[in-house]
Amino acid sequence: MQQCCIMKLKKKMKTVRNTTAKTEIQELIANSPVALSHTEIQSATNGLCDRVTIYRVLERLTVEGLIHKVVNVDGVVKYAGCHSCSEKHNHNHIHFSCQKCKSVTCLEDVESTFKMPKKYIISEMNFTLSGLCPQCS
Amino acid sequence: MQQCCIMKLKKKMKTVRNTTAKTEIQELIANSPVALSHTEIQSATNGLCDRVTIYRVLERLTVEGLIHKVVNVDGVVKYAGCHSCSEKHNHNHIHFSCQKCKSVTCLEDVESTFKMPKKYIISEMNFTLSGLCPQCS
DNA sequence: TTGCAAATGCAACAGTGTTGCATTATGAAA
DNA sequence: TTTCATAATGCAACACTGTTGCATTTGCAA
Repeated sequence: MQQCCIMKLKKKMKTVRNTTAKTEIQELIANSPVALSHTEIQSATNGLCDRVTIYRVLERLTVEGLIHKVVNVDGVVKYAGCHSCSEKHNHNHIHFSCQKCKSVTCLEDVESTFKMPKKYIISEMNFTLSGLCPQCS
Repeated sequence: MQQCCIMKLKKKMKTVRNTTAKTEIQELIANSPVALSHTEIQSATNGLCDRVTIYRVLERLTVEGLIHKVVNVDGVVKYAGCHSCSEKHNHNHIHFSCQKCKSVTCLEDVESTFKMPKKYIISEMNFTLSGLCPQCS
C-alpha cells in the first residue's frame, strides 16, 4: 500500500522532453553573441514552430536555468545564453544595451559594487547600461 | 526684415501649457513614496482624463525632466518623482523593486561603482534590485 | 475678448504576452 | 519493437500595453 502511494507520487514527477523547437531555440540563443528578443527568435527560426510555442520554450529554458531573461532599458525582454554559468547559474551581471544597433550583450566580466544601508533583502539584480557599443562608437 | 524673421522664429517655439490632467498627475507622482505605473495612475485619477492623455502627459513630464521613467525587473514601466534632483536631474540611481508588495522605490542615496574595461560609451543606466523591501521583510 | 495651437477625447490599430483545448509526438515501460 | 501516459505543440481567442490620426476643446498670450 505504502509502495503503491510512492509509485503514484513518482509517476507524478514531470519528465522533461527534448523537442526540435526547444533544441533549435536553445542553440540559437547559445550561438548568438547578443541577447535575442521573442520577435528576433521568431524571425530566425522562420516558421519552425508557433509563436506561442516560442514563448513556452523560452519560459521553460529560463526556469531550467539554461538561458537568461534580460529586461532592456526600453522594457524589451531579451534572452541570452549562459556562457560563464557552467559552475553556478548567475543572473547578476551587467548588461549593455546599444542605442544604435539595439544589441544587448552580457558584460559578465564587469562586476558592480554598492552598499545597501537599509533593511532590504536582495534576491535579484538587473543592471543595464545603455549607450554605444564598441562596434557603433 | 531681420526682426520679422526673429519674431517668426519665436512664434514657432512651443509653449508649454498647464492643464488639470498634467498638474494632478504630476502631484500624484510627486506625493507617492513609490513609483507608479500607467495603470496605477489611471486608477488613482479615476476618470480624470483619457487613457491616452495619461500616456501623453507622462511622456511630456519625462521629457521636461519632472519625473523619472523606471523599467522594472519584470519589464513594467513605472514613473517616479524627482526628489533629490533639484540641482541636477539625475536618472542614474538604483531602484528597488519589492517582489511582495510590488512597490518600486528610488534608492537615491545608494551609489554604485563599477569599472568598464571595454570601449563602451555609457549614456544611460538602469540599475534595478529586486527582493523584499523593509516593510515586507 | 479673440485666435492660435497645445492638449484632449475618441476610435482604431499594432505589438506583446497569456489561456483553453484538441491534437501530436516524446520517451519510458512493457 | 510496440504501447501508452503525458509533455509539448498548434490554433483560436483573449487581455493588456502603448501608439496614431483626427476632430474638438481649452489654455494662454496678444
